[in-house]
Amino acid sequence: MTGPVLEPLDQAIVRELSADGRRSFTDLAERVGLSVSAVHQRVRRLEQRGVIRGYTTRLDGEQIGLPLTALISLTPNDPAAPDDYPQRLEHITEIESCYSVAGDESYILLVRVASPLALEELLRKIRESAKVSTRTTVVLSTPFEGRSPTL
Amino acid sequence: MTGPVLEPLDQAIVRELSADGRRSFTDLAERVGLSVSAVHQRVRRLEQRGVIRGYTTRLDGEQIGLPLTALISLTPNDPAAPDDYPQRLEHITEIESCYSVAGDESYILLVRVASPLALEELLRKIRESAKVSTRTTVVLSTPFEGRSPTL
DNA sequence: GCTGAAAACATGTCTGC
DNA sequence: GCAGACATGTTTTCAGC
Repeated sequence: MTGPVLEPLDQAIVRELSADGRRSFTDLAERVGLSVSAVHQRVRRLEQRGVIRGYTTRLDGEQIGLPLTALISLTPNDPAAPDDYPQRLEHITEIESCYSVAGDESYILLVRVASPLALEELLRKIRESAKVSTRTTVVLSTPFEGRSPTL
Repeated sequence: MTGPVLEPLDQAIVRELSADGRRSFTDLAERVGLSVSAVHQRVRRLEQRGVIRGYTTRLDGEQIGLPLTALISLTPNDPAAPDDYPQRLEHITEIESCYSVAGDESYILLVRVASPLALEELLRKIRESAKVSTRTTVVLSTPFEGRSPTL
């Protein structure tokens, strides 16, 4: 039941790839002290096991035309309704992340939009799609975001 | 003042790299309809301009030994104190993201830890480092996270 | 700012340990 | 599970437009 702890070599590989997702196998091999083919083999296995879920690029929200970030808390309109909110929200691409949480509200969403008007429109879409009421917290600035975990 | 909108070819490149941060220049070139060297040139320029802030790897929190995610809201103990909270929190590596927000609280943090005990310890560290009181919302599950923005 | 070509380098596969 | 070798593919640089 308890997942086995990631072994030290895999941990080192994952740490390096988390810091720079485009690091080459050659580079990784040097850093973790294995041959290139051994690293290759381990990375493929980490991908297959789902430890590595994919690779992505960190972007500047301002510069890509999505300068407005917000956190939106969701409360079901009908508490007796079946809890399929994530499914109902999945198609809304402005929602970057969706967390099911303990507390007064059921879900917290992180969204990125182009403007206050786009946020207003998005909130309407969320309320209609999921039959929820929303509470919105606007992000004023982002001192840091998406830092690598400490393994 | 208004940043120029990302031009269509850069937009396409950024969209592809956001979906898969390890996509090769060869692959990107085919997808956006440019030569490999033109794509290479554009990606380097996007990195230098800070549109692309870096590359990272999406990991499974459970499998890397950080199964517990939480959102922590911060309220200053002394509202008159200088607002250098991000600096005071930066060294705490369990904090993945730090948002300055509009609302009752000043900041919201996203953190990942190994256990409830580690969360308790982390909260103590945050309160001491930043002289704040905290309100913690535990994440029960993550239906989705870190999806690519719609450009 | 683009293309195309060439050299350097990385990846993926396979063999043997 | 790892190392080494080899063929193939990718990155990086450069000349020319």
